[in-house]
Amino acid sequence: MNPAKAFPRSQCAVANSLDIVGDKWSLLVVRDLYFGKRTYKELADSPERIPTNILADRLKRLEAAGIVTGTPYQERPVRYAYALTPKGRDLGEVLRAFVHWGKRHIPGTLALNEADTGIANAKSPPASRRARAKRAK
Amino acid sequence: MNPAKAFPRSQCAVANSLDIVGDKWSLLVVRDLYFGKRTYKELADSPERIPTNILADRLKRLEAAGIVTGTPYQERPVRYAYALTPKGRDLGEVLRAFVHWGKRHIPGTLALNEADTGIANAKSPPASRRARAKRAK
DNA sequence: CCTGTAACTTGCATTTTGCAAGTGAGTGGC
DNA sequence: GCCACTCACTTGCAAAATGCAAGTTACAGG
Repeated sequence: MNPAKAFPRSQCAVANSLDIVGDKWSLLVVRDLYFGKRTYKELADSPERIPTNILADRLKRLEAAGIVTGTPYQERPVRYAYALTPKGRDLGEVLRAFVHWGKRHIPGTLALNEADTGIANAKSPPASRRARAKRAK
Repeated sequence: MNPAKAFPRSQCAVANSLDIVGDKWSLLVVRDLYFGKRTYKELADSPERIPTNILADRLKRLEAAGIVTGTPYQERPVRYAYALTPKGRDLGEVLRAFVHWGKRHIPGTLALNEADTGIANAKSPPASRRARAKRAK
């Protein structure tokens, strides 16, 4: 498993950061959470169509790295609402740098805001409407 | 080949940026060039010990992406001095964001400066001392 | 009971890494 | 002239990561 490698490649902050989020998907998950998405499905429905096994793996890794937390919003079956930790929210600076660079140098790109990520009307997790009949207990 | 994919994953600037430099090595090459390294050997000698086949591949991709240029500093055999284009230099903002985040959240990391990258005394390419006897012509 | 959804997991083929070794064109030593 | 050595890469191949499809579990609604 990648997280918590035996020893770091170097002391460089860039190299160590890349060992955590240096792949094509991790920062996209962070981006979505940064813009307010919280459930697995919302993350899976992003326009980049991240494969579900990769999404599950990245959530695990990011959680292990202290960037994301998953708190259950219901039991039976357990469902998690994912959110960024302060450490994760600080990646916003990296996100902004990429947006700035991409918009300047890659034609046809734009900053994803709430509208583009399809999160316009996602206010809170489903909460399973009135069904909290608490069958178990 | 990966560069210039058939179609982009999305219009998102972050996603498109990651398709270009979203791996564990590309940004380290950019970092080294940013700090003044220029020959293949100097890049290969960085503390992260990038495999030589990956280095050759990344230089090709970054050049294809307009981030790096290789200009020959000698012929017979042809040797290239690599440097960042303006587009590549603009990635400095991303680099700085990673350094800032890494230093704050990953214990034991620091910003690589000239001293750490082993570039202290690399002023210009070897120039093959006085051997420019120009055997060929 | 039957269909549907959310959140994953599993299998497996393809792709990308990473390590080691090899190559071509020279330079420098004696 | 021959041997050793360096730079800048290539090549081969095993190991790991990725991506796609399909399966699974636990409900909810009709």
